[in-house]
Amino acid sequence: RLRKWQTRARVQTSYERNFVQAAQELERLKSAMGVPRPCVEQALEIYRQALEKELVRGRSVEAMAAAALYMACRMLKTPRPLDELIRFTKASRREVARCYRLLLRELNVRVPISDPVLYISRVAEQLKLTGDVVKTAIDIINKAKKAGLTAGKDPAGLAAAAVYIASLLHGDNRTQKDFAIAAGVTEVTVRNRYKELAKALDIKIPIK
Amino acid sequence: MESSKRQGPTHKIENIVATVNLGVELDLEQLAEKLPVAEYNPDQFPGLILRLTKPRISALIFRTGKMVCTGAKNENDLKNAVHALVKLLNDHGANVPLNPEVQVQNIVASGSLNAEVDLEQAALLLENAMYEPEQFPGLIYRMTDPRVVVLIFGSGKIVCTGAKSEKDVAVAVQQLYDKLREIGVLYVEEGGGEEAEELEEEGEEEE
DNA sequence: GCTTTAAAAAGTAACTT
DNA sequence: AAGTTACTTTTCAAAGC
Repeated sequence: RLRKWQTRARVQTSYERNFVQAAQELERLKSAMGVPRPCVEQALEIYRQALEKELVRGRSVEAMAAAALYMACRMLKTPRPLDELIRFTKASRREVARCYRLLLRELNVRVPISDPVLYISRVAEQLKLTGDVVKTAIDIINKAKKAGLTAGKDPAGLAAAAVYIASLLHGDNRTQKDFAIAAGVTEVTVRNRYKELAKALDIKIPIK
Repeated sequence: MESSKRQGPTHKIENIVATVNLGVELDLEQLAEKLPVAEYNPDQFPGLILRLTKPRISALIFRTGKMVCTGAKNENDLKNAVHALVKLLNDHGANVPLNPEVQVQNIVASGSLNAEVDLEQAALLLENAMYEPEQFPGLIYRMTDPRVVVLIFGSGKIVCTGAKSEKDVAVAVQQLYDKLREIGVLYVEEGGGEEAEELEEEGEEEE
């Protein structure tokens, strides 16, 4: 009877124990980062698939859990920048990025391409901007896409610049630094994208 | 009314990585002492590093007599560099054959499709493509025919890596160009005069 | 898996002036 | 704000940890 229990325990440890560790880690990340529950649930599902396909072998639970959460947030249209996630994990951005690519390739999942529009609401929320500003910012991003100005650019930087321009157009007075911090990019990036968008889309900024 | 002066793709070899088997064991400690320009920190890396200046080519020389040469932009410079390295080694106590076996292991080339690329659309339509602008501005495309990896940028500039011969590069670049044209993600500047909507007043911004 | 070499692309970042 | 330098991605071999 004892041997039977040990065998069952051993079978469970290879899968269950790792899964429980991942669940605890994801729970910790959720509390620390304020990630919506659905994202954690989706991340758990991704992690479960990764375990079934033995993708966790030789990799840290933390790195794989972070990669699963990053992927889950993107799949549920509430993306969090990888560099933000990295601040809450012990795993290096190199390994989390590697795990993410592994999940991308090995699981037949479709992760939507990063969309600057999805970062607009996050920035607007943090800075408590109005719906009108958000609407204008989305408008700017859509025009930028049609004009081919978004290829290769960090979606967070594009969103920050679009919201910055929208704010100026609506009379709000927030500094570029405020938008940069809210989007997790530098002021230089906001300024570069802002100049580029304003010039290419011929947007005239009113003097306050 | 359409002038077909599409240039098509162009490319240039930027770096060739090759291995050389000198077939003789080498005393790296002794070589390092006689060659002050050499870098040798066995605790950090087992190879001795030598940098040639004429064409800027670097060599990693190992105890086993095997060597890795990087930095050459064409096979001729590579051959000359190998000869120069052999002479240099022989002038400092080693005794290696004059014409060692050289194998090209990797060729990196940069180039241009001479057309802008809709990376987002390309990522959706290409099979082995990965496009993550949050992490890297280029689309990573893994080609299986010539087994190479191509980094494709919105500007149409590309980087082809992993090729074993200059011909592989040429074939890969042309194939990539044909495929991208086929799926309709290449755009020439003029295209259709797109508009840039007006949004507000005019003025200057200053802080 | 890491270490070291080289090289390009375009974007972002971190310092200095 | 401009300049520099430097890091992100990809590829590859070598010998050893």
